[in-house]
Amino acid sequence: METINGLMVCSPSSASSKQVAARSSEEESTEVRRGPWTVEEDLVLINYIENHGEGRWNSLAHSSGLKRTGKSCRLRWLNYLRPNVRRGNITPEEQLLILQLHSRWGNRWSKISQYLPGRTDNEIKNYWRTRVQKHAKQLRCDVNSKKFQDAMHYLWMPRLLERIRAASTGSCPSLPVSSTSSSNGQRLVHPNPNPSHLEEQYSSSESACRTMVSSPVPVLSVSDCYSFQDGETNSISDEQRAAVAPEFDVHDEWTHIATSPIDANYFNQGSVVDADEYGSWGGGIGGSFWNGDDIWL
DNA sequence: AAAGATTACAACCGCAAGGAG
DNA sequence: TCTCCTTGCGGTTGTAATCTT
Repeated sequence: METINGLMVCSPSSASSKQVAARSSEEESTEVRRGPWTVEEDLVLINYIENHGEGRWNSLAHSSGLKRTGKSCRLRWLNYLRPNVRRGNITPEEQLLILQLHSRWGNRWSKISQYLPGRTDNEIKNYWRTRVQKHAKQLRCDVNSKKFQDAMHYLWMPRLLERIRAASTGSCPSLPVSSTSSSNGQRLVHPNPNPSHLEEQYSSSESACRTMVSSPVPVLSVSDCYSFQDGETNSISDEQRAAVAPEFDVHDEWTHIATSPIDANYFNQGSVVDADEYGSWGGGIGGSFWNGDDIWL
């Protein structure tokens, strides 16, 4: 491995025989640049795709003169250079979608990304690994554990919904069933207008906040998420909360979260998490885990 | 201000599926 | 049917930027 212009350049002679064997023939004839793309390389790729279209990445890499693999060109284009790629902070709506979709499909990032136009599977994957898994680690549990799922469904999602609601006009954002909107006004439209694979529903009795329903996209309505088995919203009194989590101050942020309707439901339906454990989530992680912006992952 | 730790994200790797010949 | 090639996906790594001490 040698370095040219600050980039790692790998030639067949410097790689192991196993590596060379694994590589496609396109890489064997010439040295291949690796590492960060330069502006010049980006321009070459963009210009080439503008003139010839995307696809056939190996021949593109060769014909364009880029000393990159087809794979690398494809990745650079799809994850960075392609028009309409959205960058920047993941909005609360997007966070909620990701949580919902991941609970449904697991690590199928490409599928999840189809519901977040402009977001790449790589970006969603990175978001999950760096933010969500970090919090699971702080909770000392696995992201697939019930504890973490409960935290997600009964605390994070309602909190996200609260924030979405707060960002709206102040009323419950009754979003369209077939599409919804991100904070920047971009419509989030399912790629398939009538996907049969989404016809099954989450059971409302299983979780009040699993809002994936028969609509093409998850319904991001506060009323959906806050509805109860009896169809009414509810709230938990200070006395009730004190009975299950007496260690929390009524006025702190954590308690505010705990008193949201969805949490009341959580307690009312026979909590899977006892008061001690519940308390440890909020207070046991430096007290900041659920506070302020950190709640938004 | 400096060093170390942490975070965020771009990029790479291996594998599998699917298509063409 | 088989082989080769391309493409796409998910896991992992490297590193620049940022934060903390």
